Amino acid sequence: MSGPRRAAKLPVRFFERPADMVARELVGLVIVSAAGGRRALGRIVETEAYLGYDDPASHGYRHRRHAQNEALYGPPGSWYVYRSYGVHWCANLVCHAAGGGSAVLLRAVEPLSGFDIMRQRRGGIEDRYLCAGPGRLCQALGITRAGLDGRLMAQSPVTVLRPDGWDGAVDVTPRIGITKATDWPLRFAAAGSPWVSRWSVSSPRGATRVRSRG
DNA sequence: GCGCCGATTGGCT
DNA sequence: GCCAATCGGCGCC
Repeated sequence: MSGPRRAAKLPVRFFERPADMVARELVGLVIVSAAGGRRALGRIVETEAYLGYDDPASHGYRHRRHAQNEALYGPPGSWYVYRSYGVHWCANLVCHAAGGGSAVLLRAVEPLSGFDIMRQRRGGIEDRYLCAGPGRLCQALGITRAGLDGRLMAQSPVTVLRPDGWDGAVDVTPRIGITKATDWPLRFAAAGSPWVSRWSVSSPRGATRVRSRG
């Protein structure tokens, strides 16, 4: 039940870049939640980039703005948490330029510690499904709008750290569950990870594999 | 004003 | 594989 040996905080400038670049580099990093006074920790294994006003699948498409997505236009490195299908919470990190409406959706996490609280929050489901999906990981980590939405990551109960010692390959595929821009290669997943939300994603050209860094 | 739909999930007609 | 849950935004009349 131990986390990474050493981990560094992410500077705000990490998020001051295009969402696809941020999304790719978030894979392999560690998310730490202290929400609800309980600690839970995991490795991010799947993300998706939403590019903002130019991206038909983005909540920020054509600068669309309303009460529920204000945080999407906040500063890079802040949380945008929205309700999906009126039921689930989904967590994004705002990136690129402030006001651009672009963000990275966290889609799956490999649980590392805090299994007790995660299992409790997820109703005793199999461990494989604890954080395998954007709504599931939010439930497991205790993420809701409260305390996160619109707040800088560093000033919230949930933060992302860069650990030493992870240099896995990352698969690039089309995004999941959307109806617009369905062929854009903006989903990033840790290659071979059993913790992602889906094992295979249909794509005309299939997944492209890249190195996460280096 | 009304009906439809979604960056999802879980249960089962 | 199909569908309900659940709700705010948006398209359309």
